[in-house]
Amino acid sequence: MSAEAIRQVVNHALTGMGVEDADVRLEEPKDPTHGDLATNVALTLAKTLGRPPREIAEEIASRIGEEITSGGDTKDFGIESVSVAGPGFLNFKLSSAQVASELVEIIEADDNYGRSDEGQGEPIMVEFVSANPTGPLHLGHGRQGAIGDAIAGLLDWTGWSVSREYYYNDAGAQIERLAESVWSRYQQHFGQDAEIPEGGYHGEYVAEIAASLAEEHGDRFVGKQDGEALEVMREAAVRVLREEQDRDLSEFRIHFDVYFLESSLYEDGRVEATADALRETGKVYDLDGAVWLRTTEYGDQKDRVMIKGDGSPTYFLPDVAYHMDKWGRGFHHAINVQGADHHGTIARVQAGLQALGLPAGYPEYVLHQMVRVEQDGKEVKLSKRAGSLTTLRQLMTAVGVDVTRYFFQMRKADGHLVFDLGLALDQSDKNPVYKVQYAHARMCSIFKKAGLERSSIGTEGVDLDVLTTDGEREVIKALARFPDLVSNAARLRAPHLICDYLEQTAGAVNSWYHAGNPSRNPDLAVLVEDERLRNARLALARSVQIVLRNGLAILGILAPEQMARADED
RNA sequence: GCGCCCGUAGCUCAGCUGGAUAGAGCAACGGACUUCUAAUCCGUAGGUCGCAGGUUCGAGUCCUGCCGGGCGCGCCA
Repeated sequence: MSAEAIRQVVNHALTGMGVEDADVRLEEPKDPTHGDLATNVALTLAKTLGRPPREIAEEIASRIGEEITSGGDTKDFGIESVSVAGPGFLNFKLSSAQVASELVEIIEADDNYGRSDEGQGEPIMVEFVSANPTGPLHLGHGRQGAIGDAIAGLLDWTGWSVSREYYYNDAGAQIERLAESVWSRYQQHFGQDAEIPEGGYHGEYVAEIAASLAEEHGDRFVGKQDGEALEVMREAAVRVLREEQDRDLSEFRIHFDVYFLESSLYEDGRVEATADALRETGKVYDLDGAVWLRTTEYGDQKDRVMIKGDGSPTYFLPDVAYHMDKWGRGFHHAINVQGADHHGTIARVQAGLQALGLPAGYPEYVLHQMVRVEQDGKEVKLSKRAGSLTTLRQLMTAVGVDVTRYFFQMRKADGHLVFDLGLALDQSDKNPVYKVQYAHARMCSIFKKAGLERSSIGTEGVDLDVLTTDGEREVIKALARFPDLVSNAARLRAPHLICDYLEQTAGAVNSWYHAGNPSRNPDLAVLVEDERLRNARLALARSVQIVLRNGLAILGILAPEQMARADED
């Protein structure tokens, strides 16, 4: 790309001024009248050179200007002009041909455009959702799923070898409460008096599971809360709820590589082994009948109990065992996506792992805030009644998978998400998802009208330098920003940046497209008579289609070739 | 009380490792459009970036303190 070339040109000029290896940073000015690329080297060098920044900038500009007019190599870099502005910025304006040359790269790379190899194929695990199988997935799980899956997508696009993992907390106290809750409903089914236990589950699904057990087993567990009865209840409840969650996730287009069962850590003795390993570190002590780990030595706010007075482990111990297992499987990079309400657990888990020799800061956490659904500015109450919105399934059914995913991804994970139901249901391009999808579909429709297979549209023999209108330039520059943006979003674990980019780009595309409305400005349409223009614009349309599709792919959202209109009534 | 996160336009939010006049969408206001290329398009206005200091050529961005909101601080997960 031209940025590297300009960097060389600037460095060359600086060498002539006695400055070697300056750190020349180029960025795209926000204001297009400032040119296509700009650098602030003159400002950063002002101190070391002991000269005013503007003076330095002037000298650099005139040295580069001389090269351009003397017809040296610089001419080939596509620099049309250099100017000094503001406190000492150097602004470069590129030739149309130079700007448009990005289209060659886009079309050539096609569905790889935007990929990079920063991860160098190293394994990385993204753990997300990880809901307990104690009920249906709700909106918070949905947000976590959409964010986690998009982060995994970003890592994949930046060259990591990504594994998506789901950790089922299918052991421990919550599952016992679930089994007891089913047991109570089962008793009630047979007209017995039974209360849902403290901390139990009141959802309708519990009664449904109980009813199906009653059908299968008859009344043989009535009045009997023994090990066998609870085991049957537990097994049935977990199985049913897992199936339901899997079905929801699959419909939500989320697929995990590994489902890890907490219970397996108990079964093969790794919880016990982890406790032993921690004891050997000497950071463990007994107090009040419990076993504690000195997590404060690793920055936790207080020491934590790892084995309770009754001899059973707290959740903390299997958590440490689980992450030791991740590390042992070769995942030296791991990201856990979690609700912000669990942030208190991070320090202790990391401390436990550090005690066992893992590096500080392992694993990495991405926390997300809760979801609030609003319509017409008022909160939609998440009641349990039918037809209301409390589960992921209900929301997906109401507004569709693409809209649900996108809305969950479009805000940075930190900070609450206001899910505007009215906007989500809007099918015009006020709805950001449709805005982007429309832009994509419009490009496809152009190809169809031209009678061209989109893969046949290329840049060979096409004069891209005829793409000179402001609208065209703006779109091309937006497209060229995509690869850097993907790297950036991946590094920051921030899918919302992709959403933001897609909306901006789609906006530029839509207005470019609308400007060429045949009834207004037929000259600006893509499919004009002039073959040179038409081919160049087709290449641009094809590039737009590629970039939008790739961006949506990262987010796990469809890029439709045409929009299906939902019937009004 | 301690810890983490958040505070940017009326609303919902962007703002990459500090850079030029702080951006977008919705809402508002003003025009245009009558079947075309896809459920309209173009434009205008809108701001003490919570407050106060500090760091420096330069701060929405970094540091400190305060104010406001959320979450966490179990031998619950």
